Amino acid sequence: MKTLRLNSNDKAVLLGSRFFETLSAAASDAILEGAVVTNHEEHDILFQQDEPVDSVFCVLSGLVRVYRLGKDGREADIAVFPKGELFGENAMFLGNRATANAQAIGSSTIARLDSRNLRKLAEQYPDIAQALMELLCRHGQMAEDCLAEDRLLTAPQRVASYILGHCPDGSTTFSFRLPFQKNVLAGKLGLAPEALSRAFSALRRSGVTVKGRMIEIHDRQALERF
Amino acid sequence: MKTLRLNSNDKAVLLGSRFFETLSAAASDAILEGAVVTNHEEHDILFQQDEPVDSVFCVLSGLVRVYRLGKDGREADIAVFPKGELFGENAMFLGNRATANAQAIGSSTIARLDSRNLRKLAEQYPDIAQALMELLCRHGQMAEDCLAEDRLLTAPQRVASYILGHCPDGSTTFSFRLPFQKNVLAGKLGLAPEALSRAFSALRRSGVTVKGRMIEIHDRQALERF
DNA sequence: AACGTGATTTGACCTCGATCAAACAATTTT
DNA sequence: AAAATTGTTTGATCGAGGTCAAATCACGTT
Repeated sequence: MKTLRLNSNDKAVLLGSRFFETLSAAASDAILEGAVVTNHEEHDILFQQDEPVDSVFCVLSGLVRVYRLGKDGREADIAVFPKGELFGENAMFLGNRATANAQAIGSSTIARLDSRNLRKLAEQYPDIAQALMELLCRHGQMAEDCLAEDRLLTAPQRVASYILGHCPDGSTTFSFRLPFQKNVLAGKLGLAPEALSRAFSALRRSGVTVKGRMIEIHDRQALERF
Repeated sequence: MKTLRLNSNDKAVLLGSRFFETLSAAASDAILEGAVVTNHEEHDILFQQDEPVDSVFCVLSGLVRVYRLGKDGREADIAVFPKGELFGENAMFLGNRATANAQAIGSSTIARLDSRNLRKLAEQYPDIAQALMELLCRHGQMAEDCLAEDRLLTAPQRVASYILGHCPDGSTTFSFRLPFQKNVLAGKLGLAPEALSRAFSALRRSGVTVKGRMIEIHDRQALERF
């Protein structure tokens, strides 16, 4: 695995990400100082539970799945990160040990930001500390949202909720393309692929059309009621 | 509802909590400046989803349950906080809006730390920012742990995992008292009370004895294998 | 266009945990 | 101590979703 320096496109993705949007150029440069990039094939493991990890990661292209392993080898997805998202920041606060596994979905480019450096900079620049707190908070919320949905909603309801999350507020009719295979969506929603498929077909009766990765909504209301 | 100043016992609980343990006396005092205390009866609501919240909370005595509401009125617990734990810090980073409900379990004493003040102090004292990051990280982890357990473990396995979490590493035999009603434990584990009861009786065959709130383990190994 | 591989759907079956009802136990109240 | 209230357990039933197998579908290759 070759590790490269950031090229200008990599840098643009990083600086365009939510994490960097509130940071001064000086703070951003200081963080990116010494950042490296690696390329990964589908299914490559980025880090594993309990392993030492001394970076915070950012998806520059592709997709990353973060998951835990059960005793029996089954996997539970914690989150899926698209291009422009930071992840793996938890290890930074827990003795540099990963608390989950991370795997590339499809071929992906990943940036690594040195976490020692980042921690030091957070003491110097209050903005960086603030950005880190917001990152941690968002990720915490994501997990809480998932937990609440798992406990409160049925499979079709979770799928409806996912779809609605991609549908702008005003429109009653809307269509979009899934950003990944149904496979991956199923994992993210805590479902077996078969259950996702059945959920889609249950939603068909409420005006949802699915063709390949294209999703069409004909009646937002009906979906919200579901 | 009367709001009081911190008395010396309140202050001791706060300063003894995990959040304050790494902070200088100056930083701690600055945070506690202007903190207030309220007393609550069983089932009192401390805050509700989407409501404005401008404090971070700390349990001084009693117990607090944080949960989300489903469309149908069902409730899903996100976390349960015992004496000495801070909670409700998420609102501070999300426009001062609560993303969940919080309710006293049994009569409880709650401290409120002004979040505007805390945010300002976090810019001044890197230690406070650091403590906040660790708090956010721990709470994020708690949610991720729950999510993974929900998705990977059966009810008896989740209960076994809960019990093992209270059992020191060395011992094969061990006993402890549940810190709350089974009722509450069931909610925390995402189970109906009946399912918790059945889980306990399934574990009886693996050397777990339950009498009221007392739990006895006779064979740690067996429990880990479960 | 015919193949081959992998993704998705469908069908059949089965397990886990929710729900409702009732029995039972442990409290608090009177 | 008896009564009343609240918490816990047990039984019976049911539905959601997992699993396995087979059928289809979708695509990139030849």
